[in-house]
Amino acid sequence: MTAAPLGTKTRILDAAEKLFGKNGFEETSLRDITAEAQVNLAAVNYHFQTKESLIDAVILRRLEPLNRKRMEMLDAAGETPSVEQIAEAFLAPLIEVDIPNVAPLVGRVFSNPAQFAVRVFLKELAPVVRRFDQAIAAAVPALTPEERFWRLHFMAGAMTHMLAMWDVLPMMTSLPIHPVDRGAVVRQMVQFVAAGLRAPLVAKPPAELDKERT
Amino acid sequence: MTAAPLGTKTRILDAAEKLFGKNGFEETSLRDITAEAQVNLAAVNYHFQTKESLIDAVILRRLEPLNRKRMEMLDAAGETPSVEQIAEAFLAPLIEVDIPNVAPLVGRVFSNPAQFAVRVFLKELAPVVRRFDQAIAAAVPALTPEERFWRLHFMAGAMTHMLAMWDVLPMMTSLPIHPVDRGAVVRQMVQFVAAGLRAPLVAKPPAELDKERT
DNA sequence: GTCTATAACCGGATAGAC
DNA sequence: GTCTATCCGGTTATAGAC
Repeated sequence: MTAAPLGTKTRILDAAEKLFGKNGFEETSLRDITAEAQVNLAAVNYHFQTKESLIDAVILRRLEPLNRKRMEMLDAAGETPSVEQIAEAFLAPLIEVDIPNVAPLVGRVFSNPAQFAVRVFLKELAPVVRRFDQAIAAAVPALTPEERFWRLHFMAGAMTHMLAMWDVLPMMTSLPIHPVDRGAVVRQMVQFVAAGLRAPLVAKPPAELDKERT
Repeated sequence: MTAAPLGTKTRILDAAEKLFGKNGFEETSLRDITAEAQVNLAAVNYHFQTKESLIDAVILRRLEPLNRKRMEMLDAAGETPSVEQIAEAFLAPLIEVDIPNVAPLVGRVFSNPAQFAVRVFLKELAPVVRRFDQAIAAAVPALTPEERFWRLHFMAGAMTHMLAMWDVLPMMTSLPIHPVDRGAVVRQMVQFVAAGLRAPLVAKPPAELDKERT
């Protein structure tokens, strides 16, 4: 059952990752973490100085390789990837991540406005967004920069919601989706998002179109 | 500037709504709230007993009328609404809500897995979801129940992300979207989501399709 | 209904022995 | 590097005067 004994630092990171994802950053105390990791309370401050820098360490340990994978998948799709390939490169690495506890953690990171959105986004995510934005521009040249901005965030939102709600989704339906097949979700999502990215441009408010019809 | 003097209870609700949306539930203390509301600390416990039941009161005060509006818009779209009408009824009332501070509050509610997702969702949101699911089934009969489930949550995720990220979105782009035109966002979102709802069904994993092409 | 004062507790962080 | 013990500020909640 127990693998090679992990170092204290790694045990803290693993425990924090699990509890942060499950209960949130602010609602998880260092005491919760050290209890879960079975290490001493003071070890956290010795290895990570403050709670905030522990949070950053927990996030960056996972986010960096995941974003690298996204870039690699997009690169592997060639010069002019289809919207399906773009969507899959953006979504699959995060949805299908096979490390336990990571999906809800990343979901929390991406749905917290002030806390990290700025501090993590600008530093770690901006290049990824720029790269995917360029790919979308090439795949759907009719889109204006504003339209690409919105659609890229619609795609990100659909993904974030899945990551964050992963564990509670089965409770929201009577359908037999326990446990969720992540490959199937990616395929559904790629299909949905690709159609959205290719959607005709907005001309008039839909409300006005409805009025004209009557 | 100051309107008719509000009651203590209302001032607490307003202050809590603002701070919960801005900083989160757990990270907002009752002291923060009473300072913002300019009422005494003990007034919170007198009117709401505990912090948790204050949170519920803050949420339900806004969520109930918003969900009623969504239902009314869907009803107003007639017997068999188009996917555009379904999307607009689902999205517009929340995105275009004109009460200050409510958008980020609702965004936080919808992106918190455990905290309320179950306790609020099952009680307050389940009928709404059921109603929209039926409408989607009528508008796109080819979809299986599972596919409707996923696509409905993709739509919800795109919306939630917009609500939660509202105030920080301008920091994530160099485009001139300050302050965000919410009507325009709804139109963009309806277009995106409607295309996603109408997307062709998933047959094979996109990865396999890519392999076949080479 | 509204206030002051305080109880009772929990949080992050650190000092200092080993 | 790891432990125990502790500091200290902030938290919810309540008792009791007005």
